[in-house]
Amino acid sequence: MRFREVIGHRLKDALHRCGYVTDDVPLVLERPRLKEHGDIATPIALSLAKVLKKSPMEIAERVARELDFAQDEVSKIEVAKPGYLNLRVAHDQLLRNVRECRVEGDAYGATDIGKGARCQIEYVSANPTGPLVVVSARAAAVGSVIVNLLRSIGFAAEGEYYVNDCGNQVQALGKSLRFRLRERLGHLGAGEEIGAYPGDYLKAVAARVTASQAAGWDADNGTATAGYGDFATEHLLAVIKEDLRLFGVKFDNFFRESTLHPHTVEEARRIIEDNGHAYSDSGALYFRTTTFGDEKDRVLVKSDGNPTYFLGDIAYHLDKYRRGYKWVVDILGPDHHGHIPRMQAASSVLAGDKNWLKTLIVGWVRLLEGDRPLSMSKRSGEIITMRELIEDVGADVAKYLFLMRRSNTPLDFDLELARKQSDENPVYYVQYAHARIANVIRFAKTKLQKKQIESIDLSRLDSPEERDLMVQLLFFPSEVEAAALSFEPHRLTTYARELATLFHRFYHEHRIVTDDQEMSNARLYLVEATKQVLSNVLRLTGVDAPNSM
RNA sequence: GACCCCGUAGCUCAACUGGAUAGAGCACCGGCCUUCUAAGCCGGAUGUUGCAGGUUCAAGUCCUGCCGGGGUCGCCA
Repeated sequence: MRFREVIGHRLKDALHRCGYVTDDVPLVLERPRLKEHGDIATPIALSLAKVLKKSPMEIAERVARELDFAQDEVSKIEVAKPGYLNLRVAHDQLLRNVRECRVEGDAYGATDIGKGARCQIEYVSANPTGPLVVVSARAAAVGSVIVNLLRSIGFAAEGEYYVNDCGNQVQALGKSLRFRLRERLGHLGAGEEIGAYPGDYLKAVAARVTASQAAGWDADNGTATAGYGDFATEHLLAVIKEDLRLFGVKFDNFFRESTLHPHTVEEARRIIEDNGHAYSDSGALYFRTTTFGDEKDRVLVKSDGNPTYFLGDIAYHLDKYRRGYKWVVDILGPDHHGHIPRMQAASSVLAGDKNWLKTLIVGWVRLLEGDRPLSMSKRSGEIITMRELIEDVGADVAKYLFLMRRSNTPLDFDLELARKQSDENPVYYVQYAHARIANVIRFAKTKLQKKQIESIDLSRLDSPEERDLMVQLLFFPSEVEAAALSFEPHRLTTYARELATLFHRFYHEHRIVTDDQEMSNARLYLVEATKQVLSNVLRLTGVDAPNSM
């Protein structure tokens, strides 16, 4: 059991012994901002004051008296000002935890609260009509870390990319590719237009089309674009996969929309109809999503008989539901927030619960070159692809900078700053701490006698800097849990920076390898635990933890 | 017009989801390397949390109304 849970249990027991019923009052545990307020605090007495009609101080005093901690768990219980209960973690508890970091190694921070439940995160899912751009990079960073986080708290989480490989846009893409091919061959007629996808990247695709392929596609009739469209889609999907690989993001599955047609799409339609949520109007079939809070009803089948994208998406979620996920997350681009109510309506009908589908919006990315914003319009030619971003600043830097901010807020990404390999760049601060420790360990090997780690005495690690560091290590698991459950990867980077700060401070204040073998071994032990946790946070964020810099 | 997101230090962002004196990084100024990595550490200034009300023991956080920025509102995908 994690330390935070221990605290929670002991508090609940104490509250129970006091006869306080706390079922509808959540037990909040927080890390106080000020050191004088201890290591962990709860305002529970303040929350209870109203219900119990007693003064918060009185409640807090009473609970404090009933609290039953072992000497080696909590060393001080304090009731403070308005009614806080402040706890100070015992030294022995901190030392035990430092050992735990080492013993558990890569698994330190992991829990099993997910109990193996299957869930799925769908992210990026950009149409294969061109290379991935910067917003997709942000989505890739955020989505992959959420998958990592959920796995580390015990969910069987899967990451999936939904590939829209059919529909009008494939036709349009085909038309543009046909233009590029005819351009290549010098067959362009006067007034012929490229259509929806004027980007240069289709030239590369056109270069791969052989004469016989083209002849086969054109044989249907002069305007058929299906062959071109499929060809372009496959090539661009391959490009996308390569972009993602370079970025270090791995999906468990690429799900193709085309596999849903026509069977699953039919079924999805029927489920909505059978549940009484569909009606016809002017030749089209509607889903009465307003029943579920949407602002207007949405078309499922157009009057020409073709399913809408929306119906396809419902079919996709029907498929997910049938795969048995306990819940799923859709990570959507900033221009898709309008889709949330209708997808929740679908979730309500398919799964009987609108919260089966959880959504998360990834905000816009604005690229800056120093102070100068880069124009993201396609016309300007300054549009930056994910590949260019990776080549420019590196995958680690890009990922880290994306992860530093809350994911739903708009983000300014300064390329000039990202490119700098200096202290201005926040990634290196954390990586440097890791590399620094690795170096100390190498140095220590040459100076210290080898010792069985179980026999190392840690009890002299009692300076303020050592204690602060150990407290930070202690709260790693609960930080992972909080980040995972709230889908907030940025908490990891915040935690990592704090941990790095505490380490650097400690390093500056105390020499690790000295003539005092006992003390050196103890400090080395602590520093190795710190290295382990730094490595664990960085692994969750998908960023490399270098051993030298 | 309707709906959604954002507004916090000069800049970029946090604030444990309603808790204590709103914190970091950058930039700026000053100090610290003959000993394990100075990509580091220490110190300094910076705030009416867009504005106005409201809810309560407690509001940057919740509710209402404004102001400013961005976005979405197809039988497109």
